Amino acid sequence: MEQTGVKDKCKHCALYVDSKLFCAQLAGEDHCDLSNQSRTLSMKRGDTLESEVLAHWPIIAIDSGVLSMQHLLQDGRKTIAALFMRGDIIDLRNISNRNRNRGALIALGKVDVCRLSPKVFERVMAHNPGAQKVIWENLRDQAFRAMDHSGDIAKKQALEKLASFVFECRNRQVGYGEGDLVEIPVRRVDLAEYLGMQPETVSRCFKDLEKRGIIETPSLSALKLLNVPMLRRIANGDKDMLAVESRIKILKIA
Amino acid sequence: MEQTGVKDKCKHCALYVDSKLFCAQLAGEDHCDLSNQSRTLSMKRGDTLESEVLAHWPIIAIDSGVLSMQHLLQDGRKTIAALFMRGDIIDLRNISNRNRNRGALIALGKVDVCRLSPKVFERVMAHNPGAQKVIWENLRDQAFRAMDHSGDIAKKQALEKLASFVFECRNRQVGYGEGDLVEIPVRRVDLAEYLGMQPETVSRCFKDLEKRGIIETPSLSALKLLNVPMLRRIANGDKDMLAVESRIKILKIA
DNA sequence: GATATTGATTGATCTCGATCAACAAAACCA
DNA sequence: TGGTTTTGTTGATCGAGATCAATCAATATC
Repeated sequence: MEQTGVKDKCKHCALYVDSKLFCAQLAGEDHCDLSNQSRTLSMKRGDTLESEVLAHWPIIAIDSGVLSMQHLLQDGRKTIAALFMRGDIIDLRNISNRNRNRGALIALGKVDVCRLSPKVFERVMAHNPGAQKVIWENLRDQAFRAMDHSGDIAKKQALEKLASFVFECRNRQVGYGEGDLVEIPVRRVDLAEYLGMQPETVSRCFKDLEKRGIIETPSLSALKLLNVPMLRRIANGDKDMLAVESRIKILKIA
Repeated sequence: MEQTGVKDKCKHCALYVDSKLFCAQLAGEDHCDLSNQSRTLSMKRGDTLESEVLAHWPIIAIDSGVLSMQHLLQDGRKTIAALFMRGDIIDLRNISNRNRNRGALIALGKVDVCRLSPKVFERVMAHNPGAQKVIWENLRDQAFRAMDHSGDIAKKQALEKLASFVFECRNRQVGYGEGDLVEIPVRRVDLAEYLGMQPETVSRCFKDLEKRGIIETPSLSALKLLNVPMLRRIANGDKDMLAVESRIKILKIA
């Protein structure tokens, strides 16, 4: 079983293995304690963390996979408001539903999470500065990321949004060196919901970027960047870049 | 001068006066220390917190007014990614510009802020659980608010966005009782930039809500709610509500 | 208090991306 | 492996909201 000992459960968990993440900050005793009092959970695409469960386990740490926060409108429209990945910690303590329809946490694929014991978490937070720092910076990242994302989807055109998203993926992936290979960890539909557009438009935009020789799409979940500077200019909303396509159109007509 | 003593500077500051906010958590000595080492600043519309200043004073607390985080695209399009108000604390420590174009902090009117001493702030965070809790929940609020906002602007129609914004204003205003008077603390242009739409559209939507008898607009900065449930249904994306207008159009034609 | 400047509103037109529909390709499952 | 379901792509049409332009109201400046 998963509760036999600290080692078994945590040995391969990113939060423990990666020195920059939360559990790696804990001293042996604290970690042992947290490990024993916490519960891992393996989710598959579509699984939801129900609010009854969250009431008892309001602190969720992501080991691997992508968890989404989804908002559902009355007529069925859905949006993904945020994506949580490896190392993110979601603290839903005292998030009553007074704040209207708090989004649901839904897995977008295979996701491994750990429901941290609020008691131990709180204790660690109180006396472990290293852990405090990690957790604080993680939350700050989440906040700024969400703000950036708001900015992205507010005024940008479809192509620009997609370009920004590619960079967001690149920034967040583990070996985020300046390599030109980017993993797209979500399905097209989810991507569309996250960017506030339709799957059809996503598809068209990828194709557009490919036609321009900016990217290559070896598979649905991977992407090769051929012209990073131009992709960046598009992401930053340089209209000259967008105009290229109309120029192509004009040439075709002529 | 503002540095003569703790009292003078902090006596009327929301962060100290309101028992739920940060400075109110501090013991006399801590507060005295923080007060002495921090610097207040009064901003007027358009004033920006320059990054050179932020490098030395990366922690900003809002006493009154509305501060915005703005993203600027290469071709001049602007978006407001987040609004900061009374009680919000913005921690920009170690936010290098590796994260591409971090938004600028720009005042949307008269804003009083306090640049907190990072040193004292850090010390307080380390040993004052009450202060820690306040600051943690504030950051969490900011994060979730930004996520909600993403959800709002991603898929909602103009009218729905505006309705959501009205509720956001109501939730954040100080005496947020169930009163039917809501203060709109930002100009129409800013509102448009925050919601990712054009000022013209904002104007049209307000007029639309008024025609339907859902709101009244006594002034540009205030708003009276006449039919809260219907406004809520619109905000939640109930298409039946939106259809009303087309029905009106049809009746006109007939 | 007169003028200048900025911000808000209204109307007319146009465009980007949504929507609808049909098809192709993965992924899933027995 | 083959059949079933889900997901992604392509094409055609349409509409919400952007954009452009003009006017009106409010605030600032001298």
